[in-house]
Amino acid sequence: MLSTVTTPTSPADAAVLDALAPEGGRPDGGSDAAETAVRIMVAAADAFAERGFSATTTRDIASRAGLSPAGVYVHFASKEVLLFELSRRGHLRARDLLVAAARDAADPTEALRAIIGGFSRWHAEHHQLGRIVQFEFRHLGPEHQEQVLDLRREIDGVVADVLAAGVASGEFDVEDVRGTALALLSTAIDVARWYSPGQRRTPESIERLYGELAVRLVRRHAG
Amino acid sequence: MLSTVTTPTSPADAAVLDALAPEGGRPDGGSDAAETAVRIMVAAADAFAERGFSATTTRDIASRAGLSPAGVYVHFASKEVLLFELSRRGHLRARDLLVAAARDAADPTEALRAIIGGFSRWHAEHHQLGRIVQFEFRHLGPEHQEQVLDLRREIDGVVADVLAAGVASGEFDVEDVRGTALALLSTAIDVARWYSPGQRRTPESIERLYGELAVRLVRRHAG
DNA sequence: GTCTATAGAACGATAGAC
DNA sequence: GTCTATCGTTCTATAGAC
Repeated sequence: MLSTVTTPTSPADAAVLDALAPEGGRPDGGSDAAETAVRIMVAAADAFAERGFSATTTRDIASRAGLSPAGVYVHFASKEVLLFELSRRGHLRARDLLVAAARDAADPTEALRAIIGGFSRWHAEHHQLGRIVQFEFRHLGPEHQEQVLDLRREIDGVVADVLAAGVASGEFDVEDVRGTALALLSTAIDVARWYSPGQRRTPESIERLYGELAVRLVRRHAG
Repeated sequence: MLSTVTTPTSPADAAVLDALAPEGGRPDGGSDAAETAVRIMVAAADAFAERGFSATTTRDIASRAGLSPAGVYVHFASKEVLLFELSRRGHLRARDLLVAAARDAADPTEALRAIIGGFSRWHAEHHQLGRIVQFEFRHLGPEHQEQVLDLRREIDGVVADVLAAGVASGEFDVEDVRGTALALLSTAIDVARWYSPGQRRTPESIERLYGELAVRLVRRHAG
């Protein structure tokens, strides 16, 4: 059974759902409560991405999820907890994507192309969740910020490791590894800010261009 | 007389004030009303950058400016108008910086280094205003969004023109000029998201690194 | 032009019936 | 687990005295 547990009402919802779901579907078949919790998360992701965390009301989330305002609090203790859950799951999926792409690549050049291209594409396809993950961070409470920061450091580390490997192998010529990693991540992250579907650029063309630019930026020059 | 009209209480306030002031000081000496309006804008920039537009209350802005809640409305019709004024002035200064840097450069290579390095440095030094300009855009009303978009298109055009000039002169080898311009702008804009003062990286080191990376990215390869 | 006071609406979250 | 009803707070913005 590969279908999703809720019925997405838009392609954007499908993308959010895809990024929120545990890997490989739902072995237990999904309880009613879990289904409702996911429906609330999709509704919250819609609203947070559209209006921002502070401008989103719990009433808005509830009505998008087809619930009364009180219905949300059975599944999430507060609006901030809901933001944390979206942020945590989004970071987990993005991290797993990067780790897998780096692991499966034949050499540092292909690894860099895969992770920067893939991360850029992720921020286009999942631009709603990407915006929340990258731009609503400050609205998390202090202890939730810490948990998310740990995941971010993992992500930064994957990029820095690939750069270091390429320098060691002689494929790359990079003076400031951490600074260059930061700049590369910035190009991918900023996609979530400017991308919107139905534009000229597609997630696929963004992946190709940004992966290629990353390789160009660090490749050792002839001569 | 080169001193500012208000007394900045922090280096961050001084940076905001610098970016807000009309060019070259204040010929009229500054009326009391204008001074208060600037003080409100600095207070609002502090608050918007720290908490975001929606999470900022007019009471917070007023108290930071040393006024009662009602005092703000003598100078600005609404919180949204205050955001627009900050956004408009921030975009104007950033645009002027880019236009001047591109004009004064000897060749496209130095022009690109100057505009991307300078734009990156601007987003570090003025990271408060940079955050507002780049990340609070959606909270502007529709007609104010349009006015700001016009300024953004000018900024995008400066970068694309420099890239096109470098391609024409043979200094650059760029397949997708608009896509590359977008990626370069992203690295600079994203500085406003991650930069905070007192870090290892300084605005000057960011300018050097990001200017150099920009040139590396587009330079024609030997062979 | 600044204040005190407050109107009028909306907010996050909870109580208690079913 | 979801509802209706609402508590207690906070918000933007305005009225009117000085």
